[in-house]
Amino acid sequence: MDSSDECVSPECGSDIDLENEDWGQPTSCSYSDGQIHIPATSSHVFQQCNESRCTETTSSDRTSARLEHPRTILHFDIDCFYAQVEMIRNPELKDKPLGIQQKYLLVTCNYKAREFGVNKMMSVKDAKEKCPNLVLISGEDLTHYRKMSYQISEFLTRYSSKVERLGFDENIIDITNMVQQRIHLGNCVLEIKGHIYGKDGASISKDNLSPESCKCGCHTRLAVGSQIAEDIRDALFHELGITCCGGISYNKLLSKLVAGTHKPNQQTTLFPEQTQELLKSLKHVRQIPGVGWSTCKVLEAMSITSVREVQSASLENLEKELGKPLAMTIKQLCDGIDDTPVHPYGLPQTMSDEDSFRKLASVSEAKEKIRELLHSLLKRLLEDGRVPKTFRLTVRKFQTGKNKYTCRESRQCPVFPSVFLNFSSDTLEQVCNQIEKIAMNLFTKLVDTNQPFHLTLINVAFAKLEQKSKISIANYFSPTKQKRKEFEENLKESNAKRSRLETDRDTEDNIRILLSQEKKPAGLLKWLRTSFTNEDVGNNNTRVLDPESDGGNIHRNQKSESMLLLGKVFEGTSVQRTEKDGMQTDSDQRSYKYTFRLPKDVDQSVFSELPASIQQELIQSFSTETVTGKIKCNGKNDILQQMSPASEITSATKRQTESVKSNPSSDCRVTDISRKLIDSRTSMSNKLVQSFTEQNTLQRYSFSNVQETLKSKQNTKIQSCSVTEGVTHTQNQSVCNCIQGEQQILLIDSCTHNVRSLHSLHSSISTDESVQNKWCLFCKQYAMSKCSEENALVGDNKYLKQTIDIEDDLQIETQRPQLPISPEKHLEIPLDVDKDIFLSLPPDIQKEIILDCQIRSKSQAVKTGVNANSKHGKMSKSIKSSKGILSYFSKC
DNA sequence: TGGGAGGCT
DNA sequence: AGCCTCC
Repeated sequence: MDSSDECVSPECGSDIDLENEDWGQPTSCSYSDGQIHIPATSSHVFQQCNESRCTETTSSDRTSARLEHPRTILHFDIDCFYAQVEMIRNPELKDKPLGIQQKYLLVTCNYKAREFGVNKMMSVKDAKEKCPNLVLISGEDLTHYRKMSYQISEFLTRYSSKVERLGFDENIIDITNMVQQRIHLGNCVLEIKGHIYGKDGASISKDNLSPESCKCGCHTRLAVGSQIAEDIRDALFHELGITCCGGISYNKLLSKLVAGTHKPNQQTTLFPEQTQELLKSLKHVRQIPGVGWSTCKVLEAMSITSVREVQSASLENLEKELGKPLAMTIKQLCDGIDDTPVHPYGLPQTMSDEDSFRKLASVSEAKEKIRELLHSLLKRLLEDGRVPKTFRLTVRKFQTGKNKYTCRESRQCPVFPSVFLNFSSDTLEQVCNQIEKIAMNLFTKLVDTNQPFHLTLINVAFAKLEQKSKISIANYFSPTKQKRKEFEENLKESNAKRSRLETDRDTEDNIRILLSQEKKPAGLLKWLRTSFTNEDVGNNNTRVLDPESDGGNIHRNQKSESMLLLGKVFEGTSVQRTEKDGMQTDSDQRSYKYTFRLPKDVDQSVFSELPASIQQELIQSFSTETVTGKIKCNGKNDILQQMSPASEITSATKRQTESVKSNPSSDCRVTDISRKLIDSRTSMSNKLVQSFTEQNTLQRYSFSNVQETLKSKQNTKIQSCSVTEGVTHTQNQSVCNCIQGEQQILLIDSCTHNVRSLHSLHSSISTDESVQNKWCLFCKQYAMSKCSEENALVGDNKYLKQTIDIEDDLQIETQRPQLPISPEKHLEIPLDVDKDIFLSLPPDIQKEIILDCQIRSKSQAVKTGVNANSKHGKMSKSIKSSKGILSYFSKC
């Protein structure tokens, strides 16, 4: 739709390596007035620079050999943003003085109001005094502003992929590529659109360039930049009805500074020759973005207030007071140097909602307020489509002394993924209830509720927002048949998409291209979502579970292939790029640090393609099987990382890798490394085991179970073990890493995992709290039943087994592979298990339970003494042989 | 003086 | 978790 679209293409501007540019300080030179007309010569000027730059690696005459100002950066500042949005929503307000109010503060106002002397950040009282007819609109709800803000940013991405947001009303865009292409095409009329800083009303001409003028070609580029800026502002107004100010220069700092020199709805170009003039025109250092309140105070103490004073101050002195990094950046900024790239914006990383008030002094008030905030935040979250991994509560306590800055305190905690399973507008209330409990928990950590308190602000926030993995194992466990079907389809789809994206060198640009091809994207957020979650795969032939026929499709490039095939060397990084696409947000640090052997019937290539979270869940379900293979390492919360000090496991793995390389069929030998691991971890494990509390009985069982399992194996000796606690006792994961002979075995107990998977179902089973509670209890018992037999003790509760009849109609009617069990009528399940709940379970779950019970009753109970730390005398082992979901990843 | 958001430590 | 910064 726009001729500029072509500039988004990757080839555009590929011959300039901007990242490696050495940005020199602008030379001070004068500028001559005159007319500009450079169509024929412009490319000459440009190419001259380009050639010299390419051919000379090191030159003594750097100023002429290098592109000093290679970039063209635009800064757009929306005029009185909130007011504009309100005037668009209600055009009647257009010719009235309008103010946007947040509490008793006027955060912004339209230009009509400014005629009366009303201004931003003025108290409502003062504003009303200056303009009694001022129309006030509450701007506390940012929904509309946020929406428009993203529409604007998204609009700008048509011109370049490099769009950075600075708050709701400012955007920086790097149009270097587009400028370069226009110059290459040579068909541009070179004139400056809008103002020229310091040379207003004048025009430029190449012929008039004084000898001191910058010769890097930036004049041409900035001239083209000004035209593009004008085009953009024009289009922005016609499409969205938004007016803004534009700044055109060669770095972010300068573009921003110059954008504000002509307001409103105007644009200004800054050439390097005028940079110093602009800098010196600033009254205060504070006007340099990056110099905030506190650095300003420090500078004031050094009796530095102006930009000029920073310029003449010695770097040494600044470093003494500000520290080296800050001093350097401040110094550079004050010299007009800013080499920071334009950071393309993405989906918001956090989502928060807050409210301030004069006084909040009771728990009930707080609860009510938190609930209110939560409710609106959850609505936003629902729209966003992602799911948070952490929740944060922030409060501002009343400060007796007139404390200038807002003294906030916050507490945060992880959020159970199950909370957001089946999160929809229908379940919003339930989710709200759950988060509210978490919030109140945090609240008591922040505020001593036994003492009188006085809060002036509450903020609720979700962070670590991650894409809902549609191939989450949780969906597999979903009670509805449809959901399970979706699970399979999404898995297939995900793999198909991945294989397609793998071929794209620059996924990000690819996204932008797709975006620019969209007719009129309703919203970037929406677009990103729909394009990656609902996009029609349109290829029914893709058989992701059949590597024989489709392996080539999945792994297009060699490097990737070598990563994925069993027995080859695991280099560890090639999959990174393919996961940048946003589907894979649950793996932040992707590298393959650990090796395992997967069960023989599991296809490594399919396994490798799974998201880290799924891999982890699967690894857990492999249970007692010895596995080698690759698991995505997810950072702190990674199960494997919890196992042992990272450095050691990494070095161990490296050695193993070598071993695998030289002899792919051999087992990993870790003789010498074993020692290290043992030494470093025995003491820790003892401590951890001892630290088990009554609450963690469940984990004790599971831990013991692992031990039992191992002990039952010949020549097995448990050398070390570590257990890591999660937030709640159901979230704990026990990991046991032990040495058997010379082979390293990884055992991850599956009991707690079972609790988790099942537990996450509770909200989908019933909204009735009592049923949910029953369910939770059942989950625990189920887990129990997995690790012990006979009369199990959990805390003070004694669990017995019970026999029930299984109805015929519970037999699974599904086309998916059947679990290897023979139907039996009589099964043992824990006595207290509610039969109704059992019957309400999805068939798959039931089957697993049935299977488990069968195995248990068939297996010989091996009674042994348990861990000395356990006060429960009798334990027996139960080997989990059910693979459940595993069977879907089977080769055969 | 608001209601966000992000980065660094 | 706090601090600083930006709007």
